[in-house]
Amino acid sequence: MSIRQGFLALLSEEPMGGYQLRQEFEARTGGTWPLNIGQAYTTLQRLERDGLVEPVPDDAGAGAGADTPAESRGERYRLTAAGRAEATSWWQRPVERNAPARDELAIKLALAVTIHVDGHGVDVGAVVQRQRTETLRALRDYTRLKKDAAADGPGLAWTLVLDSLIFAAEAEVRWLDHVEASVLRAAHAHPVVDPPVVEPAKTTTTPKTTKNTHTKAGR
Amino acid sequence: MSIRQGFLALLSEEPMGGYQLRQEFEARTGGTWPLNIGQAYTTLQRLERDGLVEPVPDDAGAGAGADTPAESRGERYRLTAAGRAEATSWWQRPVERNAPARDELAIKLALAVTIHVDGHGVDVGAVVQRQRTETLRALRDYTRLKKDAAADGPGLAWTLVLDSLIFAAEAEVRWLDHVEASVLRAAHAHPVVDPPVVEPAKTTTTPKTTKNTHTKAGR
DNA sequence: ATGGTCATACTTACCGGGTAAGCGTGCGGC
DNA sequence: GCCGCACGCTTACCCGGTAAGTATGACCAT
Repeated sequence: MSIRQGFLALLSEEPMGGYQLRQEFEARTGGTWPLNIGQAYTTLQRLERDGLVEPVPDDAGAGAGADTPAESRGERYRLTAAGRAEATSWWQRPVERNAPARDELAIKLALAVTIHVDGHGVDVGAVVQRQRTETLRALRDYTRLKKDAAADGPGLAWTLVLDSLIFAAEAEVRWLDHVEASVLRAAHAHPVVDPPVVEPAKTTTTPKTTKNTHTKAGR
Repeated sequence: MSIRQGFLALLSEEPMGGYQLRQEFEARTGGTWPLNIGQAYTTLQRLERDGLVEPVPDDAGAGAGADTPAESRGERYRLTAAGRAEATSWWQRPVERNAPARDELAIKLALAVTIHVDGHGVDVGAVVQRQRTETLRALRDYTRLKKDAAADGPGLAWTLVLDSLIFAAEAEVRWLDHVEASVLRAAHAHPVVDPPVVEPAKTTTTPKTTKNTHTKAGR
């Protein structure tokens, strides 16, 4: 849905073809979400099918004034009245949060605290620790990109996108800490002879020993 | 991908049919993400096509012991060796954040700060304000559900899912505040005769006056 | 002048997530 | 006995998204 709305927003500025729309979309979002060219044209075709855009007649290009990009030589599209109305209404209504998108990590942790295989539970602490490592890695990447973006000055838009990713990654780390604390608290409240699955270790290293010690100390 | 992995995780506990998988999935995630029955069966069929699950022979049910749910009367599936390996590896690898999922709100704000229609920019402040209102509303909903969940005690899993939604909503509100501050800062640094689009107001109320005053004060 | 490379422009067949509507059976309650 | 609901499943479709392929034009090196 967001590519579709983004195309309508970009076309409210000026008529464009599929290739240009893809370029503008990626330029203004800092390439965070690469847009496959096949999807750009499919989305454009669906917008045309739904009556939100129409091809610009060829002779209209000549009369459109000097600001028409002359270097664009493919088929160009412009908004219809319905398309313009839809583009305007996008700014005016919030992105709804009634049905949050499925989140693989939330599903994973929700299942991890309930799944038992052969009488053993999943080692939730290990799952949380590995995820925290990955999320902190991503956070460092975003922070570094943010510094580079500020230095290069490619624009406010991309730094805002990076900020969104940073805020989300920080929230995820906090949530993982919270999950870990909640699971420990629940284990204290309901001590069960329920040792975590002994996961097949790649190497017989200290982590395994540490894990066992940690589990015992938690009792 | 997450439904698929979730089914593998559930089947690592015991064989189940499509209807049961759907029920267990929803029960353990608190119904946050309703699972369409058509998707449950399609996902199950794809798992079978990919050799990760196989039907349980009928006679195997009789010999499976007393813990086999006798009340399930449809086709049941169990993990193959490949399926069990895949289920195990899900716990062991983090959910990667290299290619973050497209986020309509981040796209929207990135476009809002760059789009100009007929020489006017988008009223980013208004977009942020409306979105903040919706996100705070969702946050209140999640917080209320959290209180109810704690009272009923349906389980740790659902409270963890609610916590995830709460942490994410709080991060989104902070990001929106940050966007608003960044846009104001940028406007001060590069004052441009670029008034926001006068959006068609539904009512001639104080907000409009406030907005005009605010914009003037910002110059 | 020619050839190679890259940007521009577009198509196509497909995959996976997801849905609504429909159908059949069995069981419990009235 | 009948109705409604739970259980069980199918089907046709929509939408987001992709990789691979094709064609043309411009530019640069030879």
